[in-house]
Amino acid sequence: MSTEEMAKIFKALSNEQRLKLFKMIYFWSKTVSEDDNCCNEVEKSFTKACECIDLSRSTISHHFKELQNAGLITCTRSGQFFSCRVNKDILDAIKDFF
Amino acid sequence: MSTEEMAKIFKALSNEQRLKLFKMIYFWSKTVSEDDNCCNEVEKSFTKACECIDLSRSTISHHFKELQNAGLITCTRSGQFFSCRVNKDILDAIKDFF
DNA sequence: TAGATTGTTCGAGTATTGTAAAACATTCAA
DNA sequence: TTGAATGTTTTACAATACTCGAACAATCTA
Repeated sequence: MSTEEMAKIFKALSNEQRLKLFKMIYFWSKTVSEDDNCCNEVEKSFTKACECIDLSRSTISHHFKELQNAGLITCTRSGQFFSCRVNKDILDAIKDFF
Repeated sequence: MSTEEMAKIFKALSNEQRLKLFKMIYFWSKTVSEDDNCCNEVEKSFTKACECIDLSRSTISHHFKELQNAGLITCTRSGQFFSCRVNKDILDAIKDFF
């Protein structure tokens, strides 16, 4: 992976709020069957994410797009809601880098 | 490591030029006895780094400080020059995160 | 169908960051 | 000791980034 791409990924994770969102998605995918907490709710609606993170909907939307542009997550809409997945390939690439 | 600290590290690596510097230091420490190239020169003088990276001395100085503040590297001055080391503990912490 | 809810886009304001030049302090070498 | 080279700090400016509110589009439900 080029230095440019790498920097782009780090930039996506450099904002604390955005990193929180990323962690939500990441840990959600590891704890699917747990109680109805923030992490689980994120899959259904990021208005819930707003409640956890205290940012406006438009800002959350923007952060999600940044994470997608960096290739860290992929989101698919289903009706009103949507769901996200962490892109494991990228995580492996980062691990390899370090 | 807290989300805040993590974000700080990613921020330090989010700038392409700074990431290049970091890689110089990182790879330099792995290839000590190679030819007299950019990577090796960095240990001796970051004016050499300027030649490789095409930034002013003051900017390079600033970037080095950012990398230090994030805890990614530690630098020690010896006379006019200085030398840097990558902080392996932090790298391991990042790996653990992913 | 209406109204409520959700995500998106746009515009604007504020804050942060990246960069260089200039002036400076330190160190080395002639 | 003087001059050259190096790294630091300060200042300033341009470019980015973060955030929100408002207006919008799509979807669900009563």
